[in-house]
Amino acid sequence: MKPTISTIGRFVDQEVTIGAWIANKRSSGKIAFLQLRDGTGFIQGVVVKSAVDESTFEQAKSLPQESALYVTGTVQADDRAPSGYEITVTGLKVLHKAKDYPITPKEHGTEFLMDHRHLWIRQPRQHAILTIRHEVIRATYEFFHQEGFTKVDPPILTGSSPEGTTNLFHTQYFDEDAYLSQSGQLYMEAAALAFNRVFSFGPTFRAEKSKTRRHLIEFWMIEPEMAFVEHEENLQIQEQYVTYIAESVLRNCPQALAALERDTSKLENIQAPFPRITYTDAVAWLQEQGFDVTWGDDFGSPEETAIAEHYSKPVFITHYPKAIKPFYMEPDPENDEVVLCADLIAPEGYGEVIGGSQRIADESLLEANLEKEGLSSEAYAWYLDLRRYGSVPHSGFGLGLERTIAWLSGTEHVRETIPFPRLLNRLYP
RNA sequence: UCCACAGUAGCUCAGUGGUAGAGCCCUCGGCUGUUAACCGAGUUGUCGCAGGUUCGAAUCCUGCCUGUGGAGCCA
Repeated sequence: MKPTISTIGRFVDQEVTIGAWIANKRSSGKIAFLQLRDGTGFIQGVVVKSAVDESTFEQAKSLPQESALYVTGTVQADDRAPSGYEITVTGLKVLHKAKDYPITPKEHGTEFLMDHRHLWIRQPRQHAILTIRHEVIRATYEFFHQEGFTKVDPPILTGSSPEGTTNLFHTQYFDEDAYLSQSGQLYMEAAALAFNRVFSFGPTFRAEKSKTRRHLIEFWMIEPEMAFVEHEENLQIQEQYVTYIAESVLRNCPQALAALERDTSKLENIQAPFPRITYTDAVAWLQEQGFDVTWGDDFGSPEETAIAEHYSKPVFITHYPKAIKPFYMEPDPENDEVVLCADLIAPEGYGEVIGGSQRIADESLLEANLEKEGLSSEAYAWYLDLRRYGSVPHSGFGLGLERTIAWLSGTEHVRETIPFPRLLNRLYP
């Protein structure tokens, strides 16, 4: 492979040529420092006036920010460099001279940066976050492959709402109404009965007018579903999975974490098993803390955050009341008022990163729940079929990719964890 | 949908009733180890929009628009 900034350490004392952009530059009368980036990393090119011809030095001094060029020079190990290496430049070939690059070295506001998201992703901080995104995705495939899961892709265009509660994006499917998927779960249940252990990874859409640092209109979800797996084992797989991606990020993204100044002790803490609290105990604890909640209420964001702050690890809140959870969740055999479900709440206020449950295996119970929700059993006929032909206990969960990345990378807002976020009033670029 | 805050140069902001400002960016000059480099000079305005109060409004009032943070909803 030809040299890149990320592999430059293999070329110490050799002359290399790399394609790069000018991230920034500083110069004095007889020396110029080019902050170079090539998409794989950042390195400083040092241009010494006495060591190159006149035109090369003048060019180096006059290159505007984000100009593109081929840089030829000798790789030097240097303790003064953040990455440990520098390039002593011997020649430059300018490919494109940029003009008035909008993102200057000073501060910018959110709206301006979001309007220039196509350029913003070049900046070190954004580059680091998206590097961690890649690692989470890579580790996800690796984990589920190792654990014997098959990746199955549910459809994105659907004819009906799986849960009927959240707002869906409406579109046309020739002469029919169609909606963009808000979850592939029901299809993944079908897949689990065909492949045993399956996972999906794809975009999902919520037409909610949410305006918080935890919400995107379009976001990516990982939805595993497992046949012959009950509530307890479901939680264990979630713990192992989350532990695995945290360890992978720690091991494989040290530079990105350093660039983000992430407190890595917080990530080292993410080790299975995770603490658990039942909904009922959580309500009692919240009441002690002075929260105005009664049994049967769903928790709001402040309640979730308070519970999460009580632990140094992510925490499972289990056994929610049946009435505030979707129709497909299996009732607890020991208490018919609650279901075998769990939400995983991340520490540091990042909120719910996983929602999961054991699914109802009994056809008549599922049919009764559909009716209670006012959902037509015709639209769900195929879903009921799964309870007619070899129904088994099965469980699954959904992990929100962007919230997980925000948490692991220590990013305040999920909009920076996806290359081109879709937010309320934000469809450009 | 609701609550709070904000909108002044390309960008980030100061200016709270009396002549429109600074830094960055850009241009020119200086500087051999800079790290958001630094020093000097120069260019840059529909003060979000509409109406009102006032001798006089970027500044006070009303409405609207846009953005940011949060709530609800959820991952």
